[in-house]
Amino acid sequence: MPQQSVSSKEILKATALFAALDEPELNSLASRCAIRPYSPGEILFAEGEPCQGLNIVVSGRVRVFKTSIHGREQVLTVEGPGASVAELPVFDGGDYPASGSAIEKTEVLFISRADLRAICLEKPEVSLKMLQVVGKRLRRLVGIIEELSFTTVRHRLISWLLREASAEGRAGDRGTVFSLNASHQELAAQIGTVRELVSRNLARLQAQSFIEMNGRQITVLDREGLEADLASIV
Amino acid sequence: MPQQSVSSKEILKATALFAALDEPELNSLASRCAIRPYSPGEILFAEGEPCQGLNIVVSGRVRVFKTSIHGREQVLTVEGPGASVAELPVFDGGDYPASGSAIEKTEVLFISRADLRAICLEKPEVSLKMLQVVGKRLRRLVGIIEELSFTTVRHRLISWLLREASAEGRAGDRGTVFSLNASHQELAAQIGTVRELVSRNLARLQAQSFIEMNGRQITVLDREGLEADLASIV
DNA sequence: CGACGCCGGTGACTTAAGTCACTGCGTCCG
DNA sequence: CGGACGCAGTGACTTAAGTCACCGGCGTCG
Repeated sequence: MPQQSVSSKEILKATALFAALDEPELNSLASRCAIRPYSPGEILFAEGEPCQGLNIVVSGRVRVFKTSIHGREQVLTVEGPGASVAELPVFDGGDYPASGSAIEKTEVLFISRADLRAICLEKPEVSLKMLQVVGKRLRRLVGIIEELSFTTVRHRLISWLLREASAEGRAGDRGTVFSLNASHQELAAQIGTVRELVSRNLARLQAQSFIEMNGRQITVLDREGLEADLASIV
Repeated sequence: MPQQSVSSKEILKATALFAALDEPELNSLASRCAIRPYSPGEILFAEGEPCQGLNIVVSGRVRVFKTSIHGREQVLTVEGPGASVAELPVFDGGDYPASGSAIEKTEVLFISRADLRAICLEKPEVSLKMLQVVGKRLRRLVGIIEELSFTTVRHRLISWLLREASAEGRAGDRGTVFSLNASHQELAAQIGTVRELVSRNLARLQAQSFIEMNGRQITVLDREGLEADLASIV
């Protein structure tokens, strides 16, 4: 128990959300929250369930997604260490609007609704920080809506590639190189389409010499070309 | 000036957001916020502009929307009296992610970022309320994403009709009756498509005897049928 | 009054998106 | 070792979505 409390505290301290708390407050909060481990693919919470509390990703990655009746999925966000997941229903008291699952082996810090509300009332700075975090999330959702409403699968795929390249890519001799760490199926869920279209569009981008694929390795050969494509096709 | 302050105070009092404030606080806030009038179609704020503060709708209606390069619009939300508009960028400091315009003749109460932050720090309850409001907004956006990603225009149109009927409809002798207070163009923007498809799908629903149209009057003849349609087609 | 602009309706067409079915390739495991 | 399974590639097809063009109606305003 003492060991877990200590490590929980360290994590809380490193989370932007609770930067405003002082030592005793951190201790008190840490003693009341639990670390939960999840295996790849395991569900943290499911759409429609009543919300219990806030999750903070310690290690691994969590994806939040909606599922259609036909089994198609739309990913809303993927969160890594330090990020919080499912902040919103904590405050409006409703059910989870989407499901969350672990992508990899993941550890999550869980804070109950009641504890969180208490902290927010005591420390208004925490609320403001929370509003800031939720604001970011709203922006992302609006971005998804914009893409779904106005653009094509090709466009979304290109955006995804460029985003990934600038986030994960290393400079190679022929362009930016990065490794595809998601299946076509997963990529499809993230950009809101189906596996086949991802496969076809990737093939087409390669045929047009915009990118090159070697297994899970992707090289962006012509970044300007891709960006120009975005601007023209939209 | 005194007159305006008084009316501002009354409005603030009636807004859920500020229910926790006491008399002197309301007075102080009211004295610092301005009422702004807008004509139909007038822009309150535009996408990409830096955010100045929070708007609260006093009378009329405000619509928040994204615009594509081709001029197509996607409505994110329509807010009536008592609702706040554009809360989010106030807290994360970024630009407006979408534009807002008045649908009708509209009056809006404007509170500056600085004033709002001050209130939130003083009165933690206001922050919590704010989080609750933002939570609702997030839910709506997730709902839009779900519909755009998983469903057809027909589906979205039916959902819209059913929503409108249950919100605005009066029981008639042959079904629920309500008046279409938006042009096909506007309806298209709200469900994420184009004018022609709205027109065609409405005509088809009428041909299938699900609804009946007489000018701007719409009668839902077969609510169960429409709901069944939603369930089966999706 | 006539012109213009906005709105709604529709036919004909193009194309993006999605579905179905089948193939081939690895790898993991019994 | 061989089968099962998950992942990827692709051809053929269907259909929803969107585009273009044109029509007619109705109101407003010069």
